[in-house]
Amino acid sequence: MPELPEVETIVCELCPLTVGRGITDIEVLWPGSIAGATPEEFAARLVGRTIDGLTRRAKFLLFHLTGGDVLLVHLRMTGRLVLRSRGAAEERFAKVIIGLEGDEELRFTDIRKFGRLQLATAEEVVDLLGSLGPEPLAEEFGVAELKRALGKRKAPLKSLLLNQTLLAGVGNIYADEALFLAGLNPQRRPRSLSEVEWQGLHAGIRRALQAGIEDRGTTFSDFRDGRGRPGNHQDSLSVYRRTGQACPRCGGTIARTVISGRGTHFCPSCQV
DNA sequence: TTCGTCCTGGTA
DNA sequence: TACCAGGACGAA
Repeated sequence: MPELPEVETIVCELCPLTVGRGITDIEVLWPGSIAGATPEEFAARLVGRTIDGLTRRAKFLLFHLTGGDVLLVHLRMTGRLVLRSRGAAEERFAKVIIGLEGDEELRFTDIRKFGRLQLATAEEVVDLLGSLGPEPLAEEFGVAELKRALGKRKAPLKSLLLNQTLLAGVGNIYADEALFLAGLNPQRRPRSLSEVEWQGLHAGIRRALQAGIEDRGTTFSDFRDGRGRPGNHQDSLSVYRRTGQACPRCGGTIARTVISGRGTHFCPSCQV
């Protein structure tokens, strides 16, 4: 499932490959993947535009187009955005094909059909992304900003880390890994944290995300980068999907529970 | 704040 | 053959 590190990996990969190129044609194979417009409107507004820039906000990819419009892409669970040459064998589960100048195309594929593409004006983007919390890897995101985001909430830390309106980009994998690095039990509540624990949580979130980016993302089955390659971080995870295995820090046994309906992995011995 | 919903391939 | 995985959103 693409979270901040996976989306960042795709953006870094696709940026030099797509920026400056014009969109020549659009093929919508599954209209449900397009939000806020019919496939015809979507295609009509995109064809002829040039990609001026590609950035990330939370788990969104933002293709900035000539004229100011933005193509927002959210991969949700199983979405992929891969650059292929036009002649390459067609992907199974392809939903939208964005043809580019120069005999290549961006293929959006999505097994579970949760992912969405949406074309928005600059004003609409502000509205669509306005409720997102701060970027945890931003330079200005310090311990004080983390406390401001989560401090007054009463829910378990695990639930809060997944809430995109509080903190942008963390999903189930990196929430579990961040709490492990911080040595905090996922059920802990913000008001119980000491100053040292806040610092540990801040560092844990950033280290977990940074490690994921350095390994070009986590692939269990679905994630692929902008060229269709899997990531490497699944081999370096400490707790996520390691139920029953030994804790890399204390040797205890990794446990699994459910918090807010999400599988949650942690070491009961050293995450207190 | 929690839960159901959307989805379907993979697994028990 | 039934169930599980979970990001985000709307409803309760």
